[in-house]
Amino acid sequence: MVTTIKEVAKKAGVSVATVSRVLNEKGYVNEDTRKNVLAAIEELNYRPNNVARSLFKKQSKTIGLIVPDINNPFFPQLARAVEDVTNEANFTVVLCNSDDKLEKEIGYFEMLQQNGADGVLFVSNTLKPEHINRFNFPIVALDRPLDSDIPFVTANNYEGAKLATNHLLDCGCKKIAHIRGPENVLNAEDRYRGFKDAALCRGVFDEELVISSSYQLDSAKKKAFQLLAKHPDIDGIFASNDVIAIGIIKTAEKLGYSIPENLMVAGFDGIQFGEIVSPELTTVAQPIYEMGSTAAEMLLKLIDGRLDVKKENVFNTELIPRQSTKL
Amino acid sequence: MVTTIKEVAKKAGVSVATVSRVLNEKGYVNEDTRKNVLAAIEELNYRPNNVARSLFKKQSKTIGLIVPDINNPFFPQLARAVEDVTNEANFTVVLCNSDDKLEKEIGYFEMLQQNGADGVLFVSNTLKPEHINRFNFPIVALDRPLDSDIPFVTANNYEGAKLATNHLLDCGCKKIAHIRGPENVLNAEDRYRGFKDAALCRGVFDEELVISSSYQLDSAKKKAFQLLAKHPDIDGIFASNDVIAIGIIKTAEKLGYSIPENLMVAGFDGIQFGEIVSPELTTVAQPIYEMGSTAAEMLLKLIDGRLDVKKENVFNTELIPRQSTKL
DNA sequence: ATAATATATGTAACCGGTTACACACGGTGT
DNA sequence: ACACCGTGTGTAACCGGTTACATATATTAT
Repeated sequence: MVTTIKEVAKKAGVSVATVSRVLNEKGYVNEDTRKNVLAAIEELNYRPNNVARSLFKKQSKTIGLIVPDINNPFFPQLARAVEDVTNEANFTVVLCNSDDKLEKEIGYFEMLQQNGADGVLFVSNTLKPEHINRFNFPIVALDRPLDSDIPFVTANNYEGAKLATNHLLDCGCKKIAHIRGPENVLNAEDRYRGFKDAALCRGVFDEELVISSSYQLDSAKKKAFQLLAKHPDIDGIFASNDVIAIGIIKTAEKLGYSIPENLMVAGFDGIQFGEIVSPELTTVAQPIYEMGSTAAEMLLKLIDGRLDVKKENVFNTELIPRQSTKL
Repeated sequence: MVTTIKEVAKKAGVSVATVSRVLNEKGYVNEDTRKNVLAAIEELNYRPNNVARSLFKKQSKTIGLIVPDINNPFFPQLARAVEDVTNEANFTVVLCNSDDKLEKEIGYFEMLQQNGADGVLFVSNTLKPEHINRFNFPIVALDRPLDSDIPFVTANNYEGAKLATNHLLDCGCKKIAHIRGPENVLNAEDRYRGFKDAALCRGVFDEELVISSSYQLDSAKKKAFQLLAKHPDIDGIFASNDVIAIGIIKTAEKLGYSIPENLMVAGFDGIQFGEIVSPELTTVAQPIYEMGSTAAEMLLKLIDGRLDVKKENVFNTELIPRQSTKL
């Protein structure tokens, strides 16, 4: 059996209320009594039961983190940031993989509510405000803002995409293509818009050279193959994320291109693995850890009832030129 | 306010006990009453409070997953497997990053106990039986077995290392080296033993050519540089894991080696990213997802009080020859 | 000297469920 | 007719904490 507050009270010769006061350092407790209680706690190796606490306080010190798939290398970094920040405040993180499926996401929200979670951090394209406005805990959207008044943290995808596109053009690319992310994903849309505007501005936009792919390696390889087979003279590709960019590099290599000599590639995200492909990937980096920690801090503030949180946090991106492009 | 069982009872004109019986499909309930209660639940959109449930039942349907660092690409796959399996059984996973620090690990164990976790799955080198035998929930060790009677799931590291070493030798390597993992990590030790025995057996073991590195990219690059600077005529390296192997490839490339022509490299783990380096990494793959799901299933069984679990689960590894070695 | 206040502690209600137990009713066996 | 059992439902204790409130004493202010 685990020791309970009653046993501690008995051992210390006081009531449970006094033990509770000592535990929470709340209310008046005589110094001697306090020491007795502390001694009893020590001796019995007592640890308060958080479930009981949560029930009364309606505060579980738990938050949910819903991501599409922790295997996608973007998310572990985010998860790590979230865990670091929330742990510091003695919160616990429940990890949920939604596979970007609406039912799973809603299921997780319900589960989290039932488990008394104090708040939820999520990355989703499918969730709409009406799905979550019935939940009475704070919510912060990460990476992909909702079209509502739900606070969010994201990167400036539009500007980042322009950065990458202009970089490719500055490097001398004449015929540039874009493999964009899924149609229903907002950041893919924003990056596409950035690409389009930058290309238009330099007079080289060609809708024919834009195709879409999921944010997965396999899909990216397939799409890259299609694109290059149809337009072998493409000399620059902006990929909507690093995974797609890596897929392009692997495929182009197989097709006999040499990068960056006759094909340049730029990605988006700044995941660690961009550095391990050969050639190393030029990319537009998001401050992933910082975004995660900011979102976590926002959520903690909201849980704390503070309303002084900035609802919209858009982080700047940074171009990191590496070997897959060359001036 | 969230609706409680009392409000449902009131609306349905019955007692809370009856509502509870309907919820749990336990005990006698008249069919008409049941329908009324269900209607009330539906109408009020009632969801039982799991915190209250947990308090009474002393069963929270939560497990902890403690890993060194979710950023290490080995662990997301494991985490995913664990989440998939436990979710199926309506369990929730609390993610904990220990950075392989004993205090953090113990801290997490205590936290999990306080939060009423039903069991813990962990990956650790530092934890000793005496640290965890005071916890009264089932525990399963993953990847790195403890020297005790705690059930575990791991890969056959020794045999896998032999596989890799023999493969390098079969490919014609004459002077093979090993960059092993950290001294205190059991799997690093086993893989080293496998390397040593295989090399000895073929008469090419040279202790000079074994150095150790942490399982991180930066460290691996540094160690690879040292090793190759000192022994430039090494023609084969077995790395204790894929991350180290990738570090070796990147460094060797920079030093002007061409792989696999004058240096071959083999890794261990079979992480996804082995396929994206150039040349693609020859590796000894562990069935990561299967190991994670097996461990999760074991834990669920133990939580369920079943004693028919196999305490020791050693998975076979498989050599996956790719471009970084060549016959 | 007396009221007001600070200190110290215990009792019991409460959080939202679950379930042991009591009780009532109808059918069956003898 | 009576015992017994299956069915159906409610009352209240319980899980392990927190805290409002009551009570008592010591200290300070007026």
